[in-house]
This record gives sequence, C-alpha cells and structure tokens, in this order.
Amino acid sequence: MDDLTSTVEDGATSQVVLQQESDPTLCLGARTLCSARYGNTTREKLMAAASWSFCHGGFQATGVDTIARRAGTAKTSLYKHFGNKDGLIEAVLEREGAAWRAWFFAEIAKVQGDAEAQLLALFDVLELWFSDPHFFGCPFINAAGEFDMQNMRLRKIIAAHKSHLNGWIAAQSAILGDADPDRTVAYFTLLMDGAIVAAQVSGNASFAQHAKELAELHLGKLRATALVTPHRTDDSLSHS
Amino acid sequence: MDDLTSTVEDGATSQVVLQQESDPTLCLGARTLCSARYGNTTREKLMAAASWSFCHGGFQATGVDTIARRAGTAKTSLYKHFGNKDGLIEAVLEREGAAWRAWFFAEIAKVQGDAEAQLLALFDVLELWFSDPHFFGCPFINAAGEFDMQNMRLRKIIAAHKSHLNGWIAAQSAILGDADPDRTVAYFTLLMDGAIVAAQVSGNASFAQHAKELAELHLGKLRATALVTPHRTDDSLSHS
DNA sequence: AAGAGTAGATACAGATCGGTATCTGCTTTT
DNA sequence: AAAAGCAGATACCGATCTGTATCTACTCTT
Repeated sequence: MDDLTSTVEDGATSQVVLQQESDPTLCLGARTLCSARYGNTTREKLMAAASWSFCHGGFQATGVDTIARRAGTAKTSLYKHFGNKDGLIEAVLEREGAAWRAWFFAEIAKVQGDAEAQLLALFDVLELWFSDPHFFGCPFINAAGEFDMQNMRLRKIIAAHKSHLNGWIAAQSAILGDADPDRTVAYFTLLMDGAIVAAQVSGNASFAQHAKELAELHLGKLRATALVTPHRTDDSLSHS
Repeated sequence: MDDLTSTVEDGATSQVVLQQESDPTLCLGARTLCSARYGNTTREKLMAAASWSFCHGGFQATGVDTIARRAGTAKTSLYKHFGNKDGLIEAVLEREGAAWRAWFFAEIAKVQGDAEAQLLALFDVLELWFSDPHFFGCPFINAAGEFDMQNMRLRKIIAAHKSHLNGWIAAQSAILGDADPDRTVAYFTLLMDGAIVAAQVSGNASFAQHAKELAELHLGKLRATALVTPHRTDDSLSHS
C-alpha cells in the first residue's frame, strides 16, 4: 500500500490508470486474461464463455452458437446484449484488458522498492502470467494478427490498452530521471511483446526473465547517465 | 575475402542453413513473406494465392473457394495437390518461411563487417521488412495466435523455422567469443518477436531500430567481457 | 494413335456460419 | 394485480464453409 500510494502520487498518468481500473466486480482470483471472474447475470455468463472460447480457439474460428451453448444461454440473448459478434468481441477485449491491467498493476504493487524495482518486477509478473496453464498469449496481439489492422474499432481498443501500460512505464521512468521516457516506453513495449510471443510459441515462461535482463541493461545505463546529468538532455551529454 | 563465405565457414549451423535455403525458383524480388515469386504451374499459382490470402485475411477466415478463385484454378486442383486445407496451410508456411529466410540472410550478407555487424544488420533488414506496404506481421506468429499450439504439425514447422534463425545467431555470437550463446539467442528471439509484433500493431517500423539499440547494449557488454579478463565487470563501460 | 496424367467446370453434400422472427415463460416494477 | 421487460426455446433464413463426385478437355509419353 505504501509503495502503491507513492507511485500513484508521483506518476500523473498512472494515477488515472489505477483509478479507472478499480472494478470491484472483477474480483480477480486467477491470473490469466481468460479467467477473470464474472458474475451470474446472462451478460456476464456470455462474456465469460466468449472470453474463454476466443482466447482458446481464436476469434474468427469460434462461432456464436458455441459461445451461447457454453454460456448456457440462448443465442438470442447474445444478440440482445451485444448487437452482433463484433460487439461481443469488442466488449470482451475491453473487459479482459481492464481485468488484466487491474491484476497486473496489483501484482506489481506488491513488490517493495523504488521505481526501478517496480519496472523490473513487471517481468516477474509476466512470468507468473506465462506460467498459467491457461495462458494462450495476449488476446490483443492475437486479435491484431487475426484481424486486419485497418479495423478502426480494434485499433482504438488496442491503443487504449497500450496507452494505459505506456503511461505507467513513462511515469516510472520519469521518476528515475529518465530524459527520454518515450525511448524507455518503446523498449518495454518491445520486451513485453517479445516475451509474450516467445513464451506463447515456445511454451517456455523463462523468456520473461530474459526480457528482465535486457531491461536491466537499459535501466542500468539510465541510472548511470541520470546520476551524471540530472536534468540535462542527451545532446548535451554527447558533446561532453 | 567475401563476408558471406567467411561467415558460412565459421558457423557450422549457418552453413547448413544457407545451403538448404538456396532455391533458384524463388527469385525473391520483393521482400515480404507474402510476395515470394512463384511459377506458373497450378500448384505454384495456388500457393501464391493462398499465401497472399492467408497473410492478408488470416488462415481460418480465408476460404478455399477464395483461394482457388484468386489463383484462377479449380477447387478440385487444390484438393488434388494438397489433400485438404491444412495441407495447403502447412505447405504455404514452409515455403514462405524458406523464402523469407533466403531473402533475410541474403540481405544481411550484403552488409560488410564482422559477426557483430552482421548481427546488428539483422535489425536493419527487419526494418526493411516492416516498411513494406504488404507487411502483415510474421505468418508464423499469426498462425501461433490463431491455432492452438497443441497442433503438432504447426509446432514442428514453426520450430524448424526458429531453429534456422537460432542456429545462425548462435554461430555469429560464438564467433564473438560468446560464452553463453543460448542466452544471446534468447535475447535475439525476444527482440525480433517483439519488434515484429510492435511494428505490426502500431504500424511503426522504427521498433526495429529500438530493438537494435537493445541488442547493441548486450553485444557491447559481451565484447567487454570477452576482451577484458573475466573478473572485470561491465561498470567500467559507462564512462568511456 | 493409344493411353495416362493433369486440370477445368459444374454440381452437390452436409455442416456451420452470423443473424432474425416468434412465442412462451418468469421476474421486476408500478 | 397489471404492465413491462428480460431471457429461454425453437425454428428458420441465406450464405458460406470444407470436401467430393462426375464429366470433359488438353497435353505428354510411349
């Protein structure tokens, strides 16, 4: 709680993130994207069934009949609630994304330490995620591969998800005196996406630790330059 | 002395790779996975149409009728040649993988320099790939997200593709005196997969350069520990 | 010239796809 | 108690899916 509070106060973006993400109805007991706990309403049952089916069998390959049957509801209820299959997909992605972020940041907040420790703990939480037997990769990445990226609705949802993550990373790196947070965000995006895909394809969760090692290399260099020039830009550094 | 020749002679694995990959019928004029040049036979036309359709619209969402229509052939010919849709998918993945690797290593070989320069040039070639307007991500990664990884045929094809890449990376890092090539291979797998996914999702090819920068961090540390006596740490690098 | 192999065209099969219409209950609100 | 709304059940729609059967036409080999 202490670490979480200080982090939220220091990072303006992460404050917004964590406040938006708090959803008591989620009650994340498990850690995978496909196993967020849902309620007993028809809508919740449909989203739970759809989430599991989409993550496990793909979006396009999973039919609405399968989802309705798995949810124990009527197909008509699915269309009354979500309009069409695309609406269901979007609702599932947004909900699972919010549930994942809530779990992710909560796990990170358990770790004690400064901003650098928090940033590195990110990869330990990733490894926890990869180790779940129901880990099927990141639904957002899978959706990006399955659908055309010209799909603007999908682009928007994925961008919002990444924006939450990037905001937190940028805030943490700013605490460390990072003169170029955008670069650090790009590095972390690379390492996270790479670890997710590599772990998914190989079935080996240890890629999270390899990503952590590469992140340590960057943060180590960051710390060295931050100590030398606390509030200087990179250009002035190269001329010295 | 040709760089390619020396590289092949030095790395046992890469020698096997490059010899296997040489296929005169491919004649790669373009650089995307979906645009390997195919012949005029019915089988070639089918594979060309299937490759483009699968990469552009996904594997499961693309029907065999669409492929046959695009190829200008009869659907019966498709089933006579490939048995079923899965056979066609596997043939396309293997062929496109071989074509991509042939193009990839040929582009790298154009770069002059030692093994470290070659390893870093890898990311410049990736950026070239990302910049292609017909870049739809890596078909192997997309297939991994779309199909269950329990699919053993698919696992085998993807593993073979990755094995080719990993063998070359391990050989190059061994030339540099790397005491732990497996670690370097894991790092490069991470960086390549991450760059591919990040570029695909964001539509920004510059992630290849960010991956290159992270690789430079690792290779720099590698060079320092290889040249300096083993007890020396990397902290001396920061103020040079 | 005869036969074999390849490929095109067409039609079809059985299943599933996304999506809708209709009707019957049940619960909640007023 | 009456009204309103939600959800289940069923049947159905047209389209598309993978895969097959059949028949014809062309080319290459012997």
